[in-house]
Amino acid sequence: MTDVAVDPDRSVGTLYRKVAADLREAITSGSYGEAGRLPAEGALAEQYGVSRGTVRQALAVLRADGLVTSRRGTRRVVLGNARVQSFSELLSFTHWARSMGEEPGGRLESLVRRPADAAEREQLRLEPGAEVYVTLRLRTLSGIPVMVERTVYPPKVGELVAQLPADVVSHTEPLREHGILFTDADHTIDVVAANADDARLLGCRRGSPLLRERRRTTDPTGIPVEWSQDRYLPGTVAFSIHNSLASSALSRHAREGD
Amino acid sequence: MTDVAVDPDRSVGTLYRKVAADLREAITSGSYGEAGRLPAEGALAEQYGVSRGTVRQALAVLRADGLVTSRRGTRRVVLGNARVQSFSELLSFTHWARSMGEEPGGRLESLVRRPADAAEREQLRLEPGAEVYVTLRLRTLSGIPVMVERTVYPPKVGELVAQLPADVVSHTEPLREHGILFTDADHTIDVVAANADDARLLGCRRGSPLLRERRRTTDPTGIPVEWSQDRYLPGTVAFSIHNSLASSALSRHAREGD
DNA sequence: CCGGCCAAGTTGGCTGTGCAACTTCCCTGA
DNA sequence: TCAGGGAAGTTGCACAGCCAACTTGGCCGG
Repeated sequence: MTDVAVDPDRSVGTLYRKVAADLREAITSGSYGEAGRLPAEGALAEQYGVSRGTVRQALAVLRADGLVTSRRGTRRVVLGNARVQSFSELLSFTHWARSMGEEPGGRLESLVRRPADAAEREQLRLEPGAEVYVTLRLRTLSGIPVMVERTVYPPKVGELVAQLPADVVSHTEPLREHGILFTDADHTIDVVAANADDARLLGCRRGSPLLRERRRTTDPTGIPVEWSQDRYLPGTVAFSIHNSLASSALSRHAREGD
Repeated sequence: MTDVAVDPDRSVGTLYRKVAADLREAITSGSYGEAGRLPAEGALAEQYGVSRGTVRQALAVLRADGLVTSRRGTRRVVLGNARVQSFSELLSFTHWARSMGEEPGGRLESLVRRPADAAEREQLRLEPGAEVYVTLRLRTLSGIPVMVERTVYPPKVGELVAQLPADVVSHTEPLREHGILFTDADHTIDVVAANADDARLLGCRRGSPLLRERRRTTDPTGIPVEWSQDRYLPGTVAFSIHNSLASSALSRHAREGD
């Protein structure tokens, strides 16, 4: 219990994560060059004193992150210095801002408890008649507004959120301490026009375009714990995704309904 | 050689892909129910007559697609009926449109060959003085314009593109037949204002918002083969991504520069 | 000089084994 | 009735080995 998790990769006691972390650092620091070739799996296995299977597991992580290619018959090639964020940096505005060295801020505009509508029951997998907690927050970077966040929580989670002080910055952290875990998320990204609330909070005109990210998050057991809709001012953020023939979790949809 | 590749998953002759395809179908058809629990790895292994390792490999595919959870100590749980698209559906507007049953169209507005600027050399990893081929295309769904596509090709690829007839619908298909393969892509999604060309082609006002997807694609050897910038009319498309604590290839960036 | 063949190197795929970590559920005892 | 302990079940992690498929580069012959 003495050492705190500074580098989540390396601190976790599994071999393949340590190897992956070490290789990632070697790659991003340029040890193998841009478009350079990695040592063979066997060589790496000997170098790290692990089995080839473990090396392969580590390399699978890097491949999924888009750092290296992988094809039969030839050595792996360095693709780029892709800086992939951890899952928590993606889910938590606070984590994300801090990891960039920016000062995150937030203000809770409203928190209401009301019956869930059909869409919310669908997303959060609730039975008819269930209630939800809905929050509206303005989020700032170094004091300037960048995003409006509307989040719908199921009762179990909402009760905890409602008890948090209104000026708390991060919500995922206290939730985690209460045993609410976030492990899987589905994101949908598109453009939407600002409504009256958006315009007032963000200081833009009504109808002006915002980058919208809708996100449904579930816990390890597959139970939805959050359904959120974030609206960013244009020019403040962009979303990056890597995918490959081997694995792709990205998809492009025709927009239908809302 | 008799059976043609209808289902890419099942036709490929590897065991774990076949198992993955079979499980995917069972899940999406609801055999295990929403939020239902999958059989144990050992049971699946026996059922399919393969080793547990192969089953695990298959399940890793489904987990990456966001279909099932995965944690130590308990059975896997069905997450949702996530319909993940194949890589080619993501890269090729034509493939994507056809997979939705829509009729894709396109018009080549311009094709020029000129020296690459600094950003293009950076993206396509070209040496100073290299030339590139730049295309501007209007893409339509069932006749109505939805997207403007600006693509920059390195010389090797551009020469092939330049020889294609101007009215060809798909470009990835003929390129593949010439040995140009697409295997990895980095996507960045944000909002941008329409310039004069965008407005004229898409029939919107200058300055009105467009959903922009920038994409750099590389071949199996890691060599960039395409750098494209697609601008969609709002309301026509949305992008979906799944990620989890186990693997995330998504990231959120502060926008800097262009 | 060029083309094709061949051997060496390398990754993909599959099996089998063993153990550790964790969850779930039942049963016991207070 | 409820809390706690423990056993069974399940997945994660690691090792070792074997073969197939594929790429690369060099050698040889024309």
